[in-house]
Amino acid sequence: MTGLDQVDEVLAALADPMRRRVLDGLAARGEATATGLAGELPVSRQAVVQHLSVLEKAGLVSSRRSGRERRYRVEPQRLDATARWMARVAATWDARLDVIRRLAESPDPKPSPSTTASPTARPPR
Amino acid sequence: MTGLDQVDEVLAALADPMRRRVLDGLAARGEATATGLAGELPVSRQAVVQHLSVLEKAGLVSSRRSGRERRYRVEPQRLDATARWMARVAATWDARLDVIRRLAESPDPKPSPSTTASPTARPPR
DNA sequence: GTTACGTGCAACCCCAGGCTTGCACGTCTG
DNA sequence: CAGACGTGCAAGCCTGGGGTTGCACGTAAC
Repeated sequence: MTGLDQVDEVLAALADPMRRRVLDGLAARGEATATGLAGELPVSRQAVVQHLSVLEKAGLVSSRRSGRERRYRVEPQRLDATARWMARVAATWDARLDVIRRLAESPDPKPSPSTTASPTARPPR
Repeated sequence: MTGLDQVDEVLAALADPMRRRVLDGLAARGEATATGLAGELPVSRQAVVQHLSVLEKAGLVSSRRSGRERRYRVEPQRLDATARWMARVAATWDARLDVIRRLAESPDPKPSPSTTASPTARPPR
């Protein structure tokens, strides 16, 4: 539902520090070109272009041509969606831990053979 | 404030698909060993161990020895914190876009030389 | 004791991807 | 028109890290 491969792309995109710096610069300027951003980054213009390409495929950035230059700007939706996905997963984990703690504290007569394999609820895809 | 390098580690950890599968398995079982998880994954036990190591350094997973085996379990806090960080950034971007839209619609007498370099508010570190 | 199982360490292979350089094309300015 | 600027490919380099295999040690079961 939450586009699981979208999440994949976003996470992969955000994983790179330089890419986050590009995003920072972009968010600060509001709108900028590759060469402009490269001006205050320790890498070549082409590197920035490639990063922006990845970011755009991930939906974190959009671009449009304006004359002989290409303007980029940040795109919050995907990021927000990913944030919500992440919060949901965290909540699932939390619930899972509660179950474990309850089992541990309960005066359980069955010591359970080996693994704590419990065929209970499975987290959403 | 939100541990910027913690965010870095978490994002880097989550970027790998196999690593997310490990987390999935772990969350499903509630608690598991490396060999146990490797049983239902298409990689070797050692691969799983290395992934778990990364995840633990990122604070997404904790472990304790129990006899001759090491039990892992998911740790929601860091993930939740990262989710909140991400939501905050998304909100910042959103605000930034609002400013741009306002500037674009306003009957601006100044055509602004070249770049849309606006020395306004800077997003939090 | 011996056997079996799970772990931890180390060396190694291999490829994705981050970055560079070089060049050609399109667009604005004089 | 010529020149300057920004972009868009393409090829190439090189390191990081995901994966494997092999082995030695500690712990449990027999």
